[in-house]
Amino acid sequence: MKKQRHSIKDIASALNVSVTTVSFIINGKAKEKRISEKVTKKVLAYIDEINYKPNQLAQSLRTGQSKIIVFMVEDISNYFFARLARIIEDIAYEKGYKVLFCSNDNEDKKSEELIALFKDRQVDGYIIIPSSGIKGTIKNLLDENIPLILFDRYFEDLPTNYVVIDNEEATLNATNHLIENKFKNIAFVTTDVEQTQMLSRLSGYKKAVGQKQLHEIVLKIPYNAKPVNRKAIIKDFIINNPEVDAVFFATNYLTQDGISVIKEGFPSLLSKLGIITFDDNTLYEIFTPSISAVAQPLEEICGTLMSMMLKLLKKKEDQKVEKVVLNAKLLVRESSLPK
Amino acid sequence: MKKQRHSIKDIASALNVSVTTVSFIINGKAKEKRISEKVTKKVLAYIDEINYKPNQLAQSLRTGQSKIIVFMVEDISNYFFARLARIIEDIAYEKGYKVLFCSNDNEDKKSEELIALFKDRQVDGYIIIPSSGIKGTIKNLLDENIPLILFDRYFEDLPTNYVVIDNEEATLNATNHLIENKFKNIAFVTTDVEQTQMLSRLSGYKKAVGQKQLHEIVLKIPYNAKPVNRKAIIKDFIINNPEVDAVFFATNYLTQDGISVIKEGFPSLLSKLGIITFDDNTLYEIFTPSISAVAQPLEEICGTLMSMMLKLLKKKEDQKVEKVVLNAKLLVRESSLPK
DNA sequence: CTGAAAGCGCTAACAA
DNA sequence: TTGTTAGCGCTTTCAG
Repeated sequence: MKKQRHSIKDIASALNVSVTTVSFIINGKAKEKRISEKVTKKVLAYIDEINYKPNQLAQSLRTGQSKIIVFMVEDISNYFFARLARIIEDIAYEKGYKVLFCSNDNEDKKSEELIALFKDRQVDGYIIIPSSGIKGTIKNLLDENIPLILFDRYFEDLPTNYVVIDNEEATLNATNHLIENKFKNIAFVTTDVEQTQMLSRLSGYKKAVGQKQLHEIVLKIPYNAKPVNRKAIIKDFIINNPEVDAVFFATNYLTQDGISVIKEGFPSLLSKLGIITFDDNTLYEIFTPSISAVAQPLEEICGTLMSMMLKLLKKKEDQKVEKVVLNAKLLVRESSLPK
Repeated sequence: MKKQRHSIKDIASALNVSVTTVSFIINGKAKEKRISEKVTKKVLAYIDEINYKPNQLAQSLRTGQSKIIVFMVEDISNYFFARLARIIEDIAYEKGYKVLFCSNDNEDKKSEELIALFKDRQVDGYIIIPSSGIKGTIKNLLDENIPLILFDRYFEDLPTNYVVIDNEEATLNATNHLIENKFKNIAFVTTDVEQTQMLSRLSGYKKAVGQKQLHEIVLKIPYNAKPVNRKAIIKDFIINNPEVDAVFFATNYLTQDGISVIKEGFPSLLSKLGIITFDDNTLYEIFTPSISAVAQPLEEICGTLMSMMLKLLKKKEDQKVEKVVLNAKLLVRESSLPK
């Protein structure tokens, strides 16, 4: 009762036709190659009967197409990336592609190793959140004309396809929202990495407070600091800046650190401070207070990424570079209301 | 400046040796096949020089090994699964395997489609959280002697490798913890699906309350209910069971629904009710109150899964079925302390 | 110790 | 309209 794999040759010999005929029929080229209806039907019926499935591997070897795309993010266990991954997965499978997910931890070395690994595997396309130092590797992919889309951030001076959100606009709006709600001393907690998206977020904040002539109160936390250290830094910051009445966390893990510090060290602040975070999480909705968040349009991002990718996958030539900028949405919850 | 792919043949002809020799050397069989040191070195040096990487696809076609394993969960965007995925990813890549993640939404049809898809791709092994109706499909894989490990849940009467946690023990302990903290009317909110893990959780709860002669107060929510409906059901439940002083949520999305309902409809309850949830989330720690949780040992689960998988991948014959049961850990936080 | 050659399953140019 | 055949790049048996 072992299920045995059938090959195209088996089919051909069983039906007394040639493998070519079978191959054409399987690949839907029956019409084009003008194979008789009768033969086509016979072959199709037989294929169905024995439940034949072409060996993808052989197909890939022959065509050079693996029907696999890579989706590389910082950390797949991070809520934001996991959500994206799920949506990408659904679209890809529907289109006959499989997705290899991987995490680069925002490290150049890891990113490069992973990309090298995938190149040996003839992956068809890459959707990547680049770590900051892999411009060279990305450029190589580009030079080799491999379908590639960056997202979340990109390299200013490299003509790549990318999908990002308007980070500056998003923080500008969110900061203005805080200002409208009468917060006067709004702190902005971010990291010290020079990633385009983080820089834009910072500049949106600066623009907003600048326009209203408020103080800039910025805390840059070293990217490589461990959670404990990050928390210590935030704690000091709170102690040293008692005038702060609202905090804008520029990315989700900083929000976690921040709330944790406040909860442990200054519990009364939790209801007094204005809080906004970048990137939503379903749990923020049921926090006490519920946390206002700048939410990236996940579906839209993934939809755009995949439709661009599929386009790239189709015709390899004369592609124009596409740069897409989407808008984030401010979800106003309790934490940013006037106190 | 195009990077061209080198083949084993190129190497052979460039060095005036045969492809066989090169192949043997590449595969570390130089010694075994007693190829001269000199040739070996020469080949190795050249390979290094041109940065040759074997074509995995061709290798796979020939050997039947794709070096890819499948990791199928309910929903990769779910915190628990995303965390697992990340750990699995790290181990797999280190061992030279790549991981295809996918989500079956706990649907049989989807699971079956996915498995069929992967079989055409000669995936080397499967790590699966099975949806309840795919026993047949799983059995097929088993019959074909394909490396397979189930986890989170399994089929009682199918001799498969699996890794699960002791769900009954975990809820028993956690319920006892509530009882020790003087909660008298502990409700257990679960789903109506007959999955082994959910049933065990329920029975652990029942055992605990039974031993102390407390009332069983169980709410089973239809698995397919939409969030809105789940919330409505929970709301009714709270209204109709005013005596309840503690709630044990059997899985993480129910916790979210539950807290959401409490927050919206009965905010004062949030600090009065004892709460425990199954499956941890980093954010529970910074909730107000922080939420006590039964945490599954993620690292241990993944470590076990992968070491079992690697063992299966190595020697295909005479494998004993391995059943591993690990222990969960109760993380006591504010929500389950005496009120 | 090394090489020739078959063949994994499929596609597609070329023949018939 | 259909068949023959040459590979894709690699592994491995068998023969030197």
